[in-house]
Amino acid sequence: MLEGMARAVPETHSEILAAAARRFAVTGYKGTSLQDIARAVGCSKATVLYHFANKEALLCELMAPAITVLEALDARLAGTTGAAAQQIAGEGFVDLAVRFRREIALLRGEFPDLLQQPAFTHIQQISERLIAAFAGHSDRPSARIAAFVVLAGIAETCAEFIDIPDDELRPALLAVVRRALEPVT
Amino acid sequence: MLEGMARAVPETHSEILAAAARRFAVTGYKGTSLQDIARAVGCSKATVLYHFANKEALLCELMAPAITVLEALDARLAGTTGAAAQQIAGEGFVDLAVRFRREIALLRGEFPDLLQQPAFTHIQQISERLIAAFAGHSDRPSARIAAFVVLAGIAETCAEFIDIPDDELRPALLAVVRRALEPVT
DNA sequence: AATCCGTCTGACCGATCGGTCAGGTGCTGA
DNA sequence: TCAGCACCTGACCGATCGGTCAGACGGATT
Repeated sequence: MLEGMARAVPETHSEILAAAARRFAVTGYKGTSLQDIARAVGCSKATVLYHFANKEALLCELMAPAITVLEALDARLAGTTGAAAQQIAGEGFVDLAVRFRREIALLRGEFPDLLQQPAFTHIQQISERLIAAFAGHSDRPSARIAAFVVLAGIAETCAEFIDIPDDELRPALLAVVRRALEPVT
Repeated sequence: MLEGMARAVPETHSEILAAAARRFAVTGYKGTSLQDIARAVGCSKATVLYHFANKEALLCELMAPAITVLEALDARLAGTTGAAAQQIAGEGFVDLAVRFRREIALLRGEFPDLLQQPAFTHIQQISERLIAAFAGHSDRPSARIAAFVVLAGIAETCAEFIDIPDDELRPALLAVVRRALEPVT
């Protein structure tokens, strides 16, 4: 029962994770079958389900880092209002979106479905607080609409421009945020 | 063989179309089965497939009006450049997106898949020309990025704010467009 | 009365999905 | 040498998908 021994090549777990990330980013979550992932790894579908309890568990492990950063941003947002909230939300979300472009890409179009699932319900609440911050906590519908355009547009753009360098994408997005949002009155 | 006779209640066809539009807008194209549509209408799945050759034909008939308007916008765009192209594309696309909100909603997240399908390939080319127009035909990556954020953001927002009155949504979106796009140099 | 036709349906098909299970294989520590 | 364990697999399961098909039903034409 000695600890510290070098385990013999249990790299299959991470190989499955990497292959799943690649396939999800291309064909989406629903559009990718466990067979597809197994084929990409070169193992059987049963092996995928040996390493992960089910398909959703695979997705959760893939999204965990991004969700952690999102929750950190949400925490930093608490108690802020107006222009300050706009700036923190803008810079924070652009950073997050650029960094986790692949994770966003794999949620393409499956957001509505996935957010309903019990494992992701609190993400929806965070999203709503993020929208409010983008709008500078204004009640004007036009401010909320602008906030939604910017938020959804950034997410979609990061998923689309997957190969552009970070330091080219980030400043362009920040510039759009600064221009597009309604200034607080 | 006399013409002009009042046909006896062949309203099933349009009932199926309406029910499909409602279901697609909620659960998406892939996420809605022919069973779901049949249940919503109150007929059998076989009846749905009696009135429409297949599922894709149903989608095409649903999207036809929106695609016609999109092609008209594309035609108006031909030969324009710079600020003129930006303005025509901006106003034209906002009008289109607001008017056909439900059609956009039913494509939620299925754009990447559906655009590959032979029936919709030319839509992809129109989209690229629309992006170029939004960017004022500038080569700067930042202009193209801003264009994509605005285009995708508007589409997603129209799908989300499905119940807001047109004359509240449209001016708010136009304002975002005017603010967010890079001015042509 | 016989026929035709538009409309509609239940039963059925092959494919694919996520997931289960019993068992095989090879290393490890006793 | 042998038991135990991590890892892996083929075969299989029930459910659901889009789509097909032979036939039932009823009103209009002849």
